[in-house]
Amino acid sequence: MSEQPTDTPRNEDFLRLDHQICFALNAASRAFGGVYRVALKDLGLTYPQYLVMLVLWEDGTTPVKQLGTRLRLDSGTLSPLLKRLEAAGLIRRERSTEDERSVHAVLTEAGTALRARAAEVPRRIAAATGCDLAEIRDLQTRLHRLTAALDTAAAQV
Amino acid sequence: MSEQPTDTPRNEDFLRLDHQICFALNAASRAFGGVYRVALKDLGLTYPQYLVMLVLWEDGTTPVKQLGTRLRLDSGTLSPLLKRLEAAGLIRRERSTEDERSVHAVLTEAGTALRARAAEVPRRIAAATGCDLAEIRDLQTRLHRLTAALDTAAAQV
DNA sequence: CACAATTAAGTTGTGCACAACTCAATCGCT
DNA sequence: AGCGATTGAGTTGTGCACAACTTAATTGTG
Repeated sequence: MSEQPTDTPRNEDFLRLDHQICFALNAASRAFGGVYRVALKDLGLTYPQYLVMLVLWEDGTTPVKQLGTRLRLDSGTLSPLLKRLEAAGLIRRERSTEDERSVHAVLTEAGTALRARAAEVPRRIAAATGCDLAEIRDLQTRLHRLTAALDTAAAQV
Repeated sequence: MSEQPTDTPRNEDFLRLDHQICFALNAASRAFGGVYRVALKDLGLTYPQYLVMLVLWEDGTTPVKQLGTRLRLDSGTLSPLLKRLEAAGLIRRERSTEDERSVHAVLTEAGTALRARAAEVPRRIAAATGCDLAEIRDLQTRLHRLTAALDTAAAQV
């Protein structure tokens, strides 16, 4: 009978907003959005666009499919986003010659050059969190575990 | 591209995708979205709509302004969302008599009744996370601290 | 009292997230 | 080889997030 020592595990209690982990997560994610919006304004990037650029700077030319895997996004989100990056002159989209279904995102000169200007962004963000590196790393580990668990659960439905 | 001479901490390292706490957070938040989408489908609610209902079930009739404070959302998000909840017959919007600028969200019969059916949602979500209560609570504390720090930093810009 | 400043909702426009769908290229199997 | 199934992008439609703006009600101050 001592499964949940101090908590009354009634459904009622679980419905309280401030008990919802998802809300804390969602709020934190949007708070990050606000800080990034400021930090990325000079670069002319939104936060999801910045994520795509991170992958390209790190891995170079990348198929859309792989961007999706890496960023957990589907073509419905990526297609228009990549068009905007292309319109901004940061990438080109090139259809693969080996597999004509596949499209590769390729950095342009301007896209490659932007990396230098983006270099200071992470430090500014880190400063805004007010957390030390260990705290951040720990949080990341927990979040990865959580995401994996949630994806598994969703897939089982 | 061969201009990294030292092994001292470089901005370069901070640019790696898997070092970005914001990405882990964003991914976890969207993973939650997927699980909620399934759990809330029967209720005909989206996740943000569910959050509004949580506040109303907890606090009763609530001004739009206060919903915004509670959920960290502005009128640009809430106005159309509340219209959809009203169209679904779950709430009414009533202009305050004391202050005619203010609009209150009021639960209808159907909106109140929905609470019983929502009662099992949190348990299903908790199960999907695979975390115990202590882990969740700890994560929440960290996220609140993080959100507060980010909001402060954003306000200072 | 008068009236400028503030406040609460709502509107408009842009971009992201995702479901559901189409279409063409490729794969797998007989 | 033939052909149905699968795969990768893209499109369409809905809803959320948020900036920038409008409108109307209220407040504060001279």
